[in-house]
Amino acid sequence: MAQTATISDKTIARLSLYRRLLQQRLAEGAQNVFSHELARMSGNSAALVRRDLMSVGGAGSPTKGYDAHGLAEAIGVFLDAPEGQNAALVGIGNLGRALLAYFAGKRPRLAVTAAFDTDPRKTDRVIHGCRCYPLAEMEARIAEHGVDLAVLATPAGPAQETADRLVRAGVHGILNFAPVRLRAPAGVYVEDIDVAMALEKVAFFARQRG
Amino acid sequence: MAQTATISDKTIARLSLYRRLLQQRLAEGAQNVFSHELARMSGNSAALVRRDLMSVGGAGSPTKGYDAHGLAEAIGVFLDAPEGQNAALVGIGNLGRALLAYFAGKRPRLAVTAAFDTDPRKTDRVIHGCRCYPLAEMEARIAEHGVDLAVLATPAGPAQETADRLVRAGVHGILNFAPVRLRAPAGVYVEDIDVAMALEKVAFFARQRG
DNA sequence: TGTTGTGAATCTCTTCACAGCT
DNA sequence: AGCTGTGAAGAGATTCACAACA
Repeated sequence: MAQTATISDKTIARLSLYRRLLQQRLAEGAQNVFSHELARMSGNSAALVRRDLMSVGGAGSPTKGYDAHGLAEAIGVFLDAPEGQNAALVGIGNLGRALLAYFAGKRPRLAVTAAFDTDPRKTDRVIHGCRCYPLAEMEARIAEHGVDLAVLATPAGPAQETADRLVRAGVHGILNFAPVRLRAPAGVYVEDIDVAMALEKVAFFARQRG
Repeated sequence: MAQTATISDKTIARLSLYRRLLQQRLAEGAQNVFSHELARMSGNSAALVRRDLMSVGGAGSPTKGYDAHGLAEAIGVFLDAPEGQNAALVGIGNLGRALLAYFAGKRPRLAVTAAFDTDPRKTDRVIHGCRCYPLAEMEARIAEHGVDLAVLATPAGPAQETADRLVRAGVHGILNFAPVRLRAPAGVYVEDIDVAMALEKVAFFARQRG
């Protein structure tokens, strides 16, 4: 962690995307990749791809482009916690279950290891490798699992209260799917995914050409 | 549709958010609202809120602020299609069902009216007011329902192919939840919601203070 | 020749600051 | 006294353009 040259929010997101594209590419048997290829695959410009890769000290060759495996590795060194990170999920509804399926076994260094719900019919079992507990045990289980971040998939009503509990329990980041703007202290990173908003945005721009 | 002064992507998203906050506010019995209140509720600055509201010709009063009902109405005039818009959902898995519950009956002018899946056990029924059809009927039902935009909640594999079919069927906007970068012609607006990417972003920033 | 790495230019979005209004 | 509407400044992100290189 030498030079964290205040790397941008958006660059982090794109690096994550590039890594996934590189893995796809590796699975297809490719050895190396050019910035313009990553650009086409990701929907960005080649210049932007190259600038993003500078953040991870991307050493590409003018003739060969970037070594796909080495680059994916370098992005991992940059993005992932060496010791790994555990996440919790709150709200085991349809969305919660979809998210568990989504995250299961994707990244060795980032796993959703504990899920919580108030409904006893949804707890005390394992879904996609994730243990489900009663919400009442949240604080204890978060400590037990060493959870560092959480995915909030509750209804809007209890979202803020739940977020407060998560923060008090020691969580430093929240991915929020509840249609509510969360208030959190400065030391906690909150990312809102607002599907209703997103749908309205698509509807608006879809309309812009009858 | 007189002066569409090329209004920004982000402003559209925030307008949608402001409307929801205004409705919340109205439900609490408030008559008017100040820019700094919307700012606090939305997590933006007051100046940004005022600038966004200029897009909808927001006429606020220096003493009373904005009329909450009138402003919500004005945003609706701006965002919503007067004749309404219908959306389709493809992929009736956990995520798809969660999204149906999410969108059901929220906006009178924007409804998900048709859902599709290849699995016959999931079709020929009604979920949250939305009819579910076999995927084979997609083109016909999209025409029948006058669908203008679609929510893509399939696995990654068939996502691009499904998007192509949607576009050929006349869809102008796609909200994509599959972890794939969609390629679409210029006339189609695509919004990607990449949950894996979002989780990695939160994990990264959560780590930034041990 | 075709690509990387990167300074400089450009474009876009946000905030500042204040005149005008009630 | 306090707020809105907005021109102008500022910050940030992206693209341009080209030197260096294999």
